[in-house]
Amino acid sequence: MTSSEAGSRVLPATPRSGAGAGAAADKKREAAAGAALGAAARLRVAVPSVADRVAAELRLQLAEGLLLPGARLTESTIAEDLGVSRNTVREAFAELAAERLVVRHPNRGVFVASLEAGDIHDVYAVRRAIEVSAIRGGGSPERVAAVRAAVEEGKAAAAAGDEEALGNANQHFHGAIVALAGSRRLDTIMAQVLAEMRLFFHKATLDAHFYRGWLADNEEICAALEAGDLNRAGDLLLAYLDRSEERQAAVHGD
Amino acid sequence: MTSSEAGSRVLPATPRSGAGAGAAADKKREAAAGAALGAAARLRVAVPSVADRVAAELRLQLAEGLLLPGARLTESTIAEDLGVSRNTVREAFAELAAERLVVRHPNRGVFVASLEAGDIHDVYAVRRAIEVSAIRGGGSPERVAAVRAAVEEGKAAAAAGDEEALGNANQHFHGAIVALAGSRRLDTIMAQVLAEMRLFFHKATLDAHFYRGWLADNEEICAALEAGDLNRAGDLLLAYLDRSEERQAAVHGD
DNA sequence: GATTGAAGAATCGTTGAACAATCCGAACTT
DNA sequence: AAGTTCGGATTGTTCAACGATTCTTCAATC
Repeated sequence: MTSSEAGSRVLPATPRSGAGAGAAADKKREAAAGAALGAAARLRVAVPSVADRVAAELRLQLAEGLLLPGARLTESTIAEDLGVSRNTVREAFAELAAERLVVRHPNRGVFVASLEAGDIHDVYAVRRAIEVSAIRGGGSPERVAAVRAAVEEGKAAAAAGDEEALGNANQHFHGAIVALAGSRRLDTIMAQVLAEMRLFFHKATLDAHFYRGWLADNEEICAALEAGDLNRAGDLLLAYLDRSEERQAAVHGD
Repeated sequence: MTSSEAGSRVLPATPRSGAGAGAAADKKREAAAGAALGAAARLRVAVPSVADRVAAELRLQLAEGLLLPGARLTESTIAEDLGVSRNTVREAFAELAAERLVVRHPNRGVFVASLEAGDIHDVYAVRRAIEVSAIRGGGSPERVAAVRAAVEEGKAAAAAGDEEALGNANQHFHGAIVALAGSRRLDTIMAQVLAEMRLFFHKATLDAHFYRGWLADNEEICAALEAGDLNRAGDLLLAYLDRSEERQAAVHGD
């Protein structure tokens, strides 16, 4: 289950000089750089470092479920697969470890993080704090509109029966709620938490009913928000998060 | 202003084998490992890696104000000063960058982070979200007692006229409030935010009046918490944070 | 005099190789 | 079957090297 089976891709972006540089196929998909929400928010059009690109690649594989929780990531294997040096991979690991996507076991290696029963409550504690606070603070019309857009995105996905799009829409919804606060730090914290949960969800694959519930909740919450009834919106969101946590705990928990 | 002037110390903990290993004075102060709140929370008595120790050392110098915001941290200099390799320093930087204590400017180096006007609001947004949520959720008697302890610690420090202790007490107070929620993640987020603010406060050095206000607020908040009036405690805390932010914004100006 | 441009120095980014420390599993003993 | 020893695999850390960038300096040009 190491990454050698799943990922034999090559890194995007321009190669520098590199000596042997194993695989040389450099497909240009630099455009993906725009989606960097959790990235280091670098000024201008700075080229992301190789380490950053490695981290991004791994993050992607993590999100896609190619790397399952508990899987081991061997430095040398990944270094070879991606055509970079071990040191660089190591730096990428540091980045991912800071985001809690992987855990380092000293002298044993890094493993894809896996949420324990206790972590569920923990993650939801963060979400409750951040999301409820954000929605209670309200936000500019544009930001509220972004929340609405996410709700509609979810409905459309549901109508189309696209499960993956539905999941994404839900994440957009909650991300948009946090964005109401207009805080870079809250945004990145939320992005990290969502990334953690995404990792987690791959196991307890989600059924259709799951989503139906979300949709109704999201609609109701969004409506309250639009109506300016922030307290009600906050209460609804809080209730939703409690229920969601409960369900997660039931599916996974002890 | 580089670190070479201020920090010519040596790293704590046991040396391994290291070839040339410049300075060989290995003072044993391993006991300091217990204070690692923001650390990676490693199981058992695992020896922190060298990179971790470098990061800890830098974190310390940052907290002590030896490294002022905007100061440049040169890899090779620090590597020499601390008697470790450049690569290791680099890994430590990654850790600190993830905590926002330093910023990386590609191809230019890493610099001690400095909060801009916008960051003030940002940081307080995080604090509002986390602290208020935590206090509204209440906590076990032991945790409430911890909050009380922090309040008393502050009073004692004030009586003794120890400014530094006063500042620490205040941080303990707010840390204890977050700890009410019993969430590892919230604790580390809070620890990071406080570390960021500590960095910042070194500039706008704090006068006595500053603290007096805190003390009264803390007492009142704690009292409400102990009385079980969580809503009131939350409101008070929120008001305090708003005032605090305002003051900070004024001192530091936009 | 101010702008432009071309060396030059200082660092960073990344690599490759090396070796001790550590962990894991398997063969081997008792 | 339980305990011990041994070897292999991988991590932790260091060192040395080199291209790539950025900053600085300084001279040449308009």
